[in-house]
Amino acid sequence: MPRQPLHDRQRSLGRAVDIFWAQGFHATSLKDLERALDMRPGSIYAAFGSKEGLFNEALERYAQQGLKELEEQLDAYVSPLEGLAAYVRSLGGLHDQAIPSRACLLVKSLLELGAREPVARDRADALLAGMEKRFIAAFYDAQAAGELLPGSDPAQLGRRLQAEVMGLRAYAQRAVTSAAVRELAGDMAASIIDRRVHTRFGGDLL
Amino acid sequence: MPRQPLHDRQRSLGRAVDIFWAQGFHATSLKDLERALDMRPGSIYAAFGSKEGLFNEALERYAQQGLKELEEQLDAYVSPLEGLAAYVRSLGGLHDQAIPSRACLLVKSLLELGAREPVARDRADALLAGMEKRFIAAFYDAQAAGELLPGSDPAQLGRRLQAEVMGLRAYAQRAVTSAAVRELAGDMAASIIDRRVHTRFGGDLL
DNA sequence: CTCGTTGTTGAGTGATCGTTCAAGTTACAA
DNA sequence: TTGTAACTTGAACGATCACTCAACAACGAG
Repeated sequence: MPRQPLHDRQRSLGRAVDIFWAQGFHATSLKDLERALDMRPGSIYAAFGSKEGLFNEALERYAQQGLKELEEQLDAYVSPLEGLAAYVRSLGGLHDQAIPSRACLLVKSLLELGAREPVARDRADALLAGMEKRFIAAFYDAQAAGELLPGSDPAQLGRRLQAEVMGLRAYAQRAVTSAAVRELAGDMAASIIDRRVHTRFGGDLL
Repeated sequence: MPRQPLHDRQRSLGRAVDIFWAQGFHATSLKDLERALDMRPGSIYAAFGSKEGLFNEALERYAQQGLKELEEQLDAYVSPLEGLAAYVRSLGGLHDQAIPSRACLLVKSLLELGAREPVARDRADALLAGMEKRFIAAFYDAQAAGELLPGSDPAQLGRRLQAEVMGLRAYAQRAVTSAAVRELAGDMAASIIDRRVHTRFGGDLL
């Protein structure tokens, strides 16, 4: 091993996520990336192959973190429905958070990329599918725990939830008040809780 | 008047909408536009000022048509809630329609554009606000007609509906089956009807 | 130390970007 | 017929695009 890289790969990827998330794929130039990663073009290409290669890895990292946040919310509640509702409510604070963009990078990419970047586009699609799958699994968990209203279809609910989250985060990108976003998230969270059976013991136990 | 333009402005704008809608602002080059509009650069700049100027007018035209489609659905029903539900259901057919993109151009633009194109970005935002306003007005109409459940807030419902439509159309951009999109739209439409009071006369009268 | 491997550099590549403009064309007014 | 205003043309502009590569630097092995 003759030499170690000066730049930490994960650190670079984190910065790449930030700038791609803020500006999108096409509006982010290699000069932007050189600045953000503090790397010269040769190093970037040696490390990631191409702009799209770097973007692909950034997408992956972003999705992994997003899934982790969902998992943490679900872990904080015994009730899957409560966990999902808490996750949606946490998105209501998007407007106040200091993040590159309030919209989801996966959705931004899904809408921005086309036939010229098929790999990244398909990957964004697949990562969104992974999110939906996790939503559906949580609804199945709720069903198994007997807290889901009879006649509810976990796949249907998961799909709906993903569409709502996509909509919520796109809405949060608008020039609206943070209160509006918080209330919207609250509405969506309430819809999840509405799918809950009314037991005589309540059910909000932790 | 010494000469009339060879190209019809509305026809050109329609083609501009199609290509911007399909590819987004940044991924659409002036060469693409020259081809799509069958115009040389000089003519495009004489007619629209700049690429962004053309995009702004295309946005305007797109939003006007979108509002018209909503208006037509609302006009087709005496019940505003039925009209809104029919509009959402009609979006369920997005996946099968031959359109440049299943996602809304306004949302695509809202997510893609940044500080470098403030005019177009703000305009997309304002046009989305106009859509939300129309949703809210329809819910107020429903309330005035006495068909809205007591305790319902038209502004809240309109905001939620806009977020759901944004989400539905973004979801439709994914590589999912047309049946999934149709069912999702059906779910959302059903949620609107769920806000309806249960009168002893039904209420689906036309 | 020397050697070999790997990471870094930054000037430079051709291509394409949005845009301009002088010249040419067209159609109506006088 | 002539004049003129409106419209079109397409070559060319400087800027920027993603990307390359020969030269160099830094480290560990022998």
